[in-house]
Parts: sequence; structure tokens; C-alpha cells
Amino acid sequence: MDMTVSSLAATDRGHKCGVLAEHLARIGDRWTLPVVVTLREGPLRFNQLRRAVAGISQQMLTRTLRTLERDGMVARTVHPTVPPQVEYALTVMGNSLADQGLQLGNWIHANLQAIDRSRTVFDARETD
Amino acid sequence: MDMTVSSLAATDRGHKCGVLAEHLARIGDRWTLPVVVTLREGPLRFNQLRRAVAGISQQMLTRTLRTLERDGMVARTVHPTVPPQVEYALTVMGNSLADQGLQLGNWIHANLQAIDRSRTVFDARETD
DNA sequence: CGGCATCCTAGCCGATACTG
DNA sequence: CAGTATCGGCTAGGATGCCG
Repeated sequence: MDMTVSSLAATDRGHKCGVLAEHLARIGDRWTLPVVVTLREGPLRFNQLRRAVAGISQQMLTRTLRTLERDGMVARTVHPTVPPQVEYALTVMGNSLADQGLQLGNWIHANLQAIDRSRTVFDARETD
Repeated sequence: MDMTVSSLAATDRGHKCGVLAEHLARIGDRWTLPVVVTLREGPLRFNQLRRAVAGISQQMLTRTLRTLERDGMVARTVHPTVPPQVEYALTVMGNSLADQGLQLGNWIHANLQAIDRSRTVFDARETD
């Protein structure tokens, strides 16, 4: 049984689909995709990552990385040095997630103009 | 200048990338993708859509559809009958968004097992 | 039937301070 | 350097009730 686009669509119709929605929400949160996409170019240490993502708080980076690690998207490696060094790297699955994120990002980037125009038109009609 | 995956990655590194994050958050919210994917198979009326999505409240369906309409993803057509009928259909751009959603859905579906396993292992280590 | 207004809650997320 | 702990705001989203 192959899992193609059409078969998923059928599932979406018939089922509760709550599981997919749940995971979609996770991926769609504020920082998951930015972090994963940033890690795509190579492993980074905590504060390197913090600087690279630019805007993320230390707290949220920690949380996001924890969740990603739990989900098997990133691998956490502690080097027992002084001071301690912790490296984060994408797993194979994490890398495929990053690909998905980039595709989504590309789609957004490609449609930004159209969306903005549409919003302007819509808002203009509301303001009448 | 072509907008490929690599060029976007570069943008992500250098820029604030706040705009992309903003739109990602929108797409990644609880109902946008489910609604768009459901509409992919054809136009639906409000309550048909409500039943098809299964789990969405009337309020959230209204909000989601409004936003999607504002962003130019769905077209809203009012038939002046009694009782009133309102039909929602995907625009071309909305249809391409649905494709993105399906790809993401397929990715999730393909990796569900692995994610669950990873979580189990992770949680077991924490409980030690 | 389709949709707006209101109230309310959960939890995401940020800021700050502290630890090993 | 790499976290943990705590507090608090904001808002997505659910429940309910009313309108055309």
C-alpha cells in the first residue's frame, strides 16, 4: 500500500486526522523550522545556533532543541571539555524535515507579493 | 535571479527572516492546512466544510476562512437564495498551498512511527 | 444557513535571574 | 558555555448566545 498524496487526502476526509494536525501544529510553531533549517548547513553549538537564528531567546532555543531531540530530529552531543561544549546536528529524519521547511519557505517567498496585494484589496473593501 | 532552495537558505542566515516566520506561523496554525486540503477536492458550502473538517468549531472555521480569503487563498461566493448559500473554493494560489500542505502531511505520515519510537526512547531515559 | 460578538482558558513565548 | 527556574503577557482557540 503506497502512501501517496491522494491516499492521504482520503484519510483526511474520512478520519479525525487529529494526529496529523497535532504534528502540523508542532512543526508550525514559532521556532522549529527556523532552527532546523539553520542546522541544515552543518552542526552548531548552542550559542552559535542562538546567534544564527537571530531573534530566538535562549529559553526558546533550549525548548525547541529539546523537543526536536525528543522527536529524533536532532542529535545532541556533549563534549566533556571545560568549558562544556554541546553540539547539535540534524539526524537523517531532521534533514528531511528541513527540506520540507525549505520548500514551504520557498512557497511563501514565491507568493509573498500576491498575498500582500490580496490583503490590500481585501482591507480596502472592508474600510468602505 | 532565481529563488531556489539554496538562495532561500542564504536569506535565512543573513536576514531577520521575520516575514517568513510570520507567514509560517499563519500556515502552521491549527486549521489553515486542514481546511485548505479539504477544499482541494472541490468547492464546499460552510456547513459542508464544517462537517468535512471534523473537529473545527464554527467560530474557527469562520476565522480561518476569512483569513484565507483575505490572503487570496479561497474565493467566497454568496448565492442570494433563501436560505442563503455561501460557497468556498480554492483559488489557484490556494490550490498550490494545498499541495504544500499535502506534502507536509505526507511527510508527517511517513515519519509518524519513527517519531513515536524516538519519543518513547527519550522519555524512558528521562524517567530513570 | 451562515456568521458575528463575547467571555474564558490553556499554553506559547519572552524576559529575567540563577546554576554547574 | 549551556543550561534550569520562575513569572507574566499575549493570543489562539473553544463554548455560548444572538442576528439576518
